[in-house]
Amino acid sequence: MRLAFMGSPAFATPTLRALVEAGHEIAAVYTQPPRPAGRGGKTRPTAVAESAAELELEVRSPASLKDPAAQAAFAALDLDAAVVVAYGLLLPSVALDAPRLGCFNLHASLLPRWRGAAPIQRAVMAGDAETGVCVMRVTPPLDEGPVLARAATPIGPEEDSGALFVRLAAMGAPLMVESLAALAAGRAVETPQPEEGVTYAKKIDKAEARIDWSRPAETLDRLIRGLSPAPGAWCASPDGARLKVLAARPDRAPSAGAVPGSILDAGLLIACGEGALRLTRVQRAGKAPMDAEDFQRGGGLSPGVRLG
RNA sequence: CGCGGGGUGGAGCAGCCCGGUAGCUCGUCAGGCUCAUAACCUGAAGGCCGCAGGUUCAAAUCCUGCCCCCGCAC
Repeated sequence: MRLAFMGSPAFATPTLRALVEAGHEIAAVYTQPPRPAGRGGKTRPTAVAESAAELELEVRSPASLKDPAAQAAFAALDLDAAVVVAYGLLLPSVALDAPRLGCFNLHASLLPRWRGAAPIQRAVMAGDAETGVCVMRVTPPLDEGPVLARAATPIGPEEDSGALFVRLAAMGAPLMVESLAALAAGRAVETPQPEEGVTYAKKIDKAEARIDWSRPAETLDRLIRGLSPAPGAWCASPDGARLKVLAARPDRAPSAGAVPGSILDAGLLIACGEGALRLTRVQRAGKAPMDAEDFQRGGGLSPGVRLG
């Protein structure tokens, strides 16, 4: 098929590559324009832009598809379909109608659960037992289109969002390829999403990433795994510096009477509102992430002091 | 030119302000001790102190430029 691929972050690149390998013609790759962002105000191409360059595909980075000129250019591609994976820009209905078969999105959740921006993190933070990916037709209301294919996977008890990202991206790529094959053959089945079980995966708010030690260890464990490796849950070290917690393990150690946030032993066992949490991987401001043992060897924190 | 931290044997750090012997906690290797051990004891290997210049009798340390990593903000 003659396709356009629209995506931005690393989650989208396996699908782009799979489409190329499957022999589809990629007429153009749409990705978010590099904006002055990050340290020093430098700009950086998106992961999709880099992959597209390697694959020698044409890259387009319109600031918006609401622009008539951009819409005309999109329509002029004369596409069979467009594949959208974490593009980050809204597609107006004019654009949705341009490709012959329509536009299809890979979404990282078991719809209708976790429609929206941060489905993977939300699933982990909520303690879901499983999650997955869906291929759906893109419709004007966000993430509400009928589903063509889905695949589920359990969320491991110690799994973080980073690991899930990789697995779901890998699961999604072949699912999209199969869905396109079904569409081409006219045997695709589009199942409307059920009205029940709808939840929304709101963007991660900065304030959410701060660890409140008065909450239960189990809750904090999910928070930490959901936000790892990025943006990372964090707390304040006694000297005021920010300390990110990238991995931790709930511990049965009794922390009754201990002030939440106080350090219970030399192995970074932290008292929580309920139970305790053993930090296993941390990162302090300005330093690289490291295992708790290394952190402790280089100074670290002593039992008795308290995290904020 | 957004703000800031950092680059020192394999890991994590100290030393830098106030130039003068390469330090600490581990790891690795060898030997010892032990019924036994991620235990303990003894010993050893392993560094051009990010790169390039400069100042100096002497630079990890002071000065200049560059490279790389990271936190915040965006």
